Amino acid sequence: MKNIKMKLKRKELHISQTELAKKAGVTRQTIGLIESGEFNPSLKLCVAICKTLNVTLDEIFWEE
Amino acid sequence: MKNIKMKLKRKELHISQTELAKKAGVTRQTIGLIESGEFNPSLKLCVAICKTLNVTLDEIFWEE
DNA sequence: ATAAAATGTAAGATATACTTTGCATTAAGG
DNA sequence: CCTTAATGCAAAGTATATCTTACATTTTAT
Repeated sequence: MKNIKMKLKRKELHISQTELAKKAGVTRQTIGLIESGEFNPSLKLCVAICKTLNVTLDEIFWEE
Repeated sequence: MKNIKMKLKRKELHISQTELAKKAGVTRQTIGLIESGEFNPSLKLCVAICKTLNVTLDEIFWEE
């Protein structure tokens, strides 16, 4: 399933996939594939993305 | 780094690594290696573990 | 003290996250 | 328009999460 919350949060901060990727230490493709739901990211990467977006895990990666 | 919070929560519920593993759909070894910090689990697995332990991601996988 | 359950650990195999490179398309700004 | 930035997509390679099997050690309960 697509990760809408992550994409929205990124847009909200006006940062590109490329920028987020660089700050999180991965490639642009990886970010794109996570947002489109084709990748099941590792915990470390989730945390790195959260810190870049100033949120916690629950805010963008948790679903009831 | 070891995942103390996850281990504590599991103990608190009195369930074994084997039990948690079965409910989360992985092997006992995988759970052991995550608790000992040798594995960087996938988001899906983190979520499965959380649901089994009745917590959310932030409660056992988030560090400031 | 003894049996059973729980956990640690390890080697080899498999699946898949992630990278690299590259090209095509779309959106945004001059 | 025209250029540039942003995104989508794909193939081949690398790294590593996870499995399987197996044995050793520790913990728990009788």
